[in-house]
Amino acid sequence: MSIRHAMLALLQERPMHGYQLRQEFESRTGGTWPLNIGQAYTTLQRLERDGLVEPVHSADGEPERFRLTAAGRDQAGSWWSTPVERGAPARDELAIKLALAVTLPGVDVEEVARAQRTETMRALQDYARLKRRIPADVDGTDLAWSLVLDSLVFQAEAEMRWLDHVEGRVVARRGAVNGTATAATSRADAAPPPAPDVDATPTAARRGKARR
Amino acid sequence: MSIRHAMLALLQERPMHGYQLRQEFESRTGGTWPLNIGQAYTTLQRLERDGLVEPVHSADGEPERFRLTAAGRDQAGSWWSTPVERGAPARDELAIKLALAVTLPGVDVEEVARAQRTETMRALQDYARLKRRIPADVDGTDLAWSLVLDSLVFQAEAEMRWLDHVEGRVVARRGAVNGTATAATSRADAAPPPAPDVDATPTAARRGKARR
DNA sequence: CGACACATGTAACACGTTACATGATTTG
DNA sequence: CAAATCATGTAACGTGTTACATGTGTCG
Repeated sequence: MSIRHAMLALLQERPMHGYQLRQEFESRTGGTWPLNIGQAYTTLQRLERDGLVEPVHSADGEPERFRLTAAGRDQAGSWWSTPVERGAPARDELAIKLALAVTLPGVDVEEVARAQRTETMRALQDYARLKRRIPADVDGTDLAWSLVLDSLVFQAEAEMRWLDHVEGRVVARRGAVNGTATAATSRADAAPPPAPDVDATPTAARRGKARR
Repeated sequence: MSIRHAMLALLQERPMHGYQLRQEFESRTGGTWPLNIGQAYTTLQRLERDGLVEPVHSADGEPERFRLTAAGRDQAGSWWSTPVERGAPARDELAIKLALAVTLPGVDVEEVARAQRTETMRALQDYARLKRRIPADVDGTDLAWSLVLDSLVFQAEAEMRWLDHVEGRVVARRGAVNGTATAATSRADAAPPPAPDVDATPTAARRGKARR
């Protein structure tokens, strides 16, 4: 439900053809979410079929643009005024994976968490690198891309904290199971992760943890 | 790529039939990600086609179960050892939406952010309510579900912080545009997060804020 | 009996991905 | 001229959703 809406949103600005839509979309998101061109056309077809856009006939051999219909403007408007759903059916692959890991025998949860931490740290470093390329005096597009990057950073940092949290819970539980009903406590931790530590990143996820 | 893997993971424990797979999956994730039964069967078909599972013939009229083949065990194993990708093509609907909002005329970014904040707060309250239902002495399944919930909370909190951040940037920019060419000024908040508290339980979002 | 849980499927559709085919125009 | 960019599409496939059809067994 997203590219469809993104295309409606872009067409609010001015009529465009498929190729333009892709370019505008990608430039505003800095290349996160590369929009494959095939989909742009099939989505345009569906939008036309649903009466949300209509072709604008341009002179000579110019590529045909599409403009929003009244219904299209409505849809776009209601997209803006409706928040992205954050509710019950929350599908998060990582969370599911770790949840399964803790319930299945023969799966080393801490190892899984450790590997994920490494991957997430790597991503954070990528984000930091990309961030350095954004000019100081942002124009509209730079601001957009910068905010998307920040979003990724915020999420990745939350993920790091959650992974800490998971390890804490798992260690605590293992202690409780081994030591007869000895609630919690247990030793600091098994293996303090590699901790590559991001340099000039916002709040470079501070590794270290002294939980418990 | 997720339900497929989840099903392989569950079959590591023991052979199951479609209906069981759904039940096990849903109980371990507390109902987040309700798995529609139709998909369970089509996915099982594909897994069988790909030689990752095979039917176990049971006596009488019992429902037929599936067990992992050697190839299936391999796939499951490599899923565990490969982290969830956190890379370039990061598709986050909310981030894209706000990014488009800041670049398009006639869209009230702050209103969009405000509406989203309300929705996310609502979700946080739901999570808190669900959390209260989890017994204190967790068994494996409770722990799994509890961790999934925590993940949702961590993410929602990160989202709240990001929304604050977005509003900060937008307000700063509006000031810079209005106030004649006053560049620089609040470049300060270009560096993100307040970096929250990681205690054993994610903080039930402290709202309050005196934005504006 | 009727409702409900168990159990297995099919059909139609939306969305997204990769890959391919086809041409026009621009530019080194 | 060759290569890149502009521009438009189609095909096949995977994945996920909703909805429907069909039966068995159990329990109040």
